[in-house]
Amino acid sequence: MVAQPRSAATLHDVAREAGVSLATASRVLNGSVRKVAESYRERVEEAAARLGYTANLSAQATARGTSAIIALLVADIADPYFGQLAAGVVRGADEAGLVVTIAITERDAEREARLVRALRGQRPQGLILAASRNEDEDGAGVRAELDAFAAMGGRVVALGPGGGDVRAVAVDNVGGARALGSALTELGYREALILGARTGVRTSDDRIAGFTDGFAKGDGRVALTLRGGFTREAGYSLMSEALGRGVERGTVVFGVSDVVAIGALSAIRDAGREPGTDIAVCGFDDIPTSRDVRPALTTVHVPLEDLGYRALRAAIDDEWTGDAEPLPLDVLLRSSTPPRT
Amino acid sequence: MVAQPRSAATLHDVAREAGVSLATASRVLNGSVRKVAESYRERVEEAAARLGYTANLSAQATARGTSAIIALLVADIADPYFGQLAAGVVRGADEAGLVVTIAITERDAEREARLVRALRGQRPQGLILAASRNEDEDGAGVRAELDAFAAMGGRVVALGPGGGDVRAVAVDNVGGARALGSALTELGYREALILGARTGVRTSDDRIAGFTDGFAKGDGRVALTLRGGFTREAGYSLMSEALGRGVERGTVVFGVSDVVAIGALSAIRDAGREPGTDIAVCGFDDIPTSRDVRPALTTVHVPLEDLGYRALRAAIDDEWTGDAEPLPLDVLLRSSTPPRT
DNA sequence: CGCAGCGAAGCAATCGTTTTCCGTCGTCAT
DNA sequence: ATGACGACGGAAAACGATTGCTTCGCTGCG
Repeated sequence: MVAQPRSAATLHDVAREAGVSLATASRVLNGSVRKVAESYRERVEEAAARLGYTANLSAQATARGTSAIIALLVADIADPYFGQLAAGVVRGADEAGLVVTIAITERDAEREARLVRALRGQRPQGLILAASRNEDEDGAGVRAELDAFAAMGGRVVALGPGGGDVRAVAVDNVGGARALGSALTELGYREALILGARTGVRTSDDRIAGFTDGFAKGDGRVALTLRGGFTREAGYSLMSEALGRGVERGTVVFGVSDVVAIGALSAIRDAGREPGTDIAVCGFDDIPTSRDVRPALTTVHVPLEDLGYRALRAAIDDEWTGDAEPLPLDVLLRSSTPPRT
Repeated sequence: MVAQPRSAATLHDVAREAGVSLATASRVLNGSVRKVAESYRERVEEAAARLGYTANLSAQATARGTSAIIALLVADIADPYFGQLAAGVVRGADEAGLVVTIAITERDAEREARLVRALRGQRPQGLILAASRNEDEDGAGVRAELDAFAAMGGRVVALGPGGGDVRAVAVDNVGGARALGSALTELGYREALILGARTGVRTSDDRIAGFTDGFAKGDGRVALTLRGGFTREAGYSLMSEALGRGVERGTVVFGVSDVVAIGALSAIRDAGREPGTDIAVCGFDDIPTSRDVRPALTTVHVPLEDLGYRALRAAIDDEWTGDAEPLPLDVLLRSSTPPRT
């Protein structure tokens, strides 16, 4: 238990201490099919324990030519959406004996490309992209890096649309939003205001399209669609802008994510209006906070933790037969959209 | 740009392609003090670009004997407290060109010890412990692993009390809670109920002690202290239990974290009582949600992102002269604790 | 008693980089 | 013309592991 300063015990040390060869020590300590005699095994294990040996993962990775790493790319880890997702990924990785490294894109495509490239250096087994990507051309750099990654033998999993070498784990944003839209017309709403992210952000576009469709089917009318981002601040300022232009009593505001909707809620209150009865609000994702705000937020439940877990499985399972259909989503009606009589 | 299947370009490939030696290629591509002639440098860089070369970080790590990794240990990444903290850590790591690997302890000491050991295999430059540790003996396993880690030359940073080889980044939980307690007595509260985590969890103990002290100084009385955990569920069930036993109108409930307080808020409402005017509630941390619940939660602001950033700096700065004093904290009075007249 | 057969230990090559050391070459002062 | 010296390219030895192949010792059969 004497700690030699400045450096860890190596396999070599263990082998010497146990009086066996490097090869034998390796086979005992780090999984191998080959059997080694019980007496040797014991000696090696004791030596390892005595020296506090832990295999050097980097060295293992170079020797084996493959690492035990999964890389996760999210837009912002402080956002509860990504937090829950990450929790699922980490849980799965843990089960599989893998380690997760995390990087944040700050929703910047160029930065994302840089990060993918840097992450590539780790030669991870898989790369999970949770940062909502754009469809337009500024995603080209990312696409190229992704291809390079896949060509190297890495697995790429995207939340949302896949394509090419990319495995996709998708949720039915369109369907969920459509169901939400039509549920609202059933509650009596006829006038809607949508707070979305920039055009080209797939998740946002899908939710907007679905909502618009479902709402129109029930004779509702989307009066206005404002574009900002996925943050609380965007929700707040977009809503303030709308309020400035005038928002009729009885309108329902659809925030493209709960975080956005909560920003809107706050703006409505700050403008002296009443969220719920006066101006209704609904979101998407069902983050924990959505239950706790008042009025409680009507939203569409997305099983984020589970989604993260699936993404991880998609990244490591050899035979993976994607989910045929995107995961269906359930509408949760709460008091932020009271029935309109 | 032809992608050789199944394997990435190595430095060797680049060197051959450029017609120079391995050594030269290495010097050009991966930081080195030694100069190489401009003509060579260009050839190598072109070759690298053509082959899409990215250094193999594992191999670099074995060769250099040091990795570019920071390991982060949190209790639960889906918890906004840890999410914000992680954001700060990742931001700092990014600035320093490091990669963050994350592991979650699920608040289980044995698991934590196992994780530290596993993380040790990565030979990270630093290990940041954000999972609130216990003081009692079940932390012994962790302590031993930590020592082994430090003996290896790794930097260990703990949020909260340090000790030994462990660098500490501390916030003034006691002072903040004391200020909160006394602010509440100034608002007219005289009767308090505390919802804490298990005894031995330092953060919780400190906050409870501080609050009790501050509240008592203003002639307040802590009627009851209940122990559970740091989760919303714990807050909810503890509060329900208290309500079952009877809670006087005008009592203030102190949840040892915002998440706990929000659980309590919910329990109060579900029991048909009115949070705020009837039973006041306050928390600690100032997570974003605390602004958005109604009534808005009185709390103590903890600069979590900043704290994560500091922890990272502590992990990588060579000369680090700890903060002499724990970071002072500010009380935020909001409507969940209206003045009592 | 000899030898085939087999199970297991160990030698040595290998993984992709870094880094030390050596040797060459050009420059400049004498 | 010569020699000292500074730059800089390249060969080769690490780094800490894994793994294919050789070797060795033993058992059992003829």
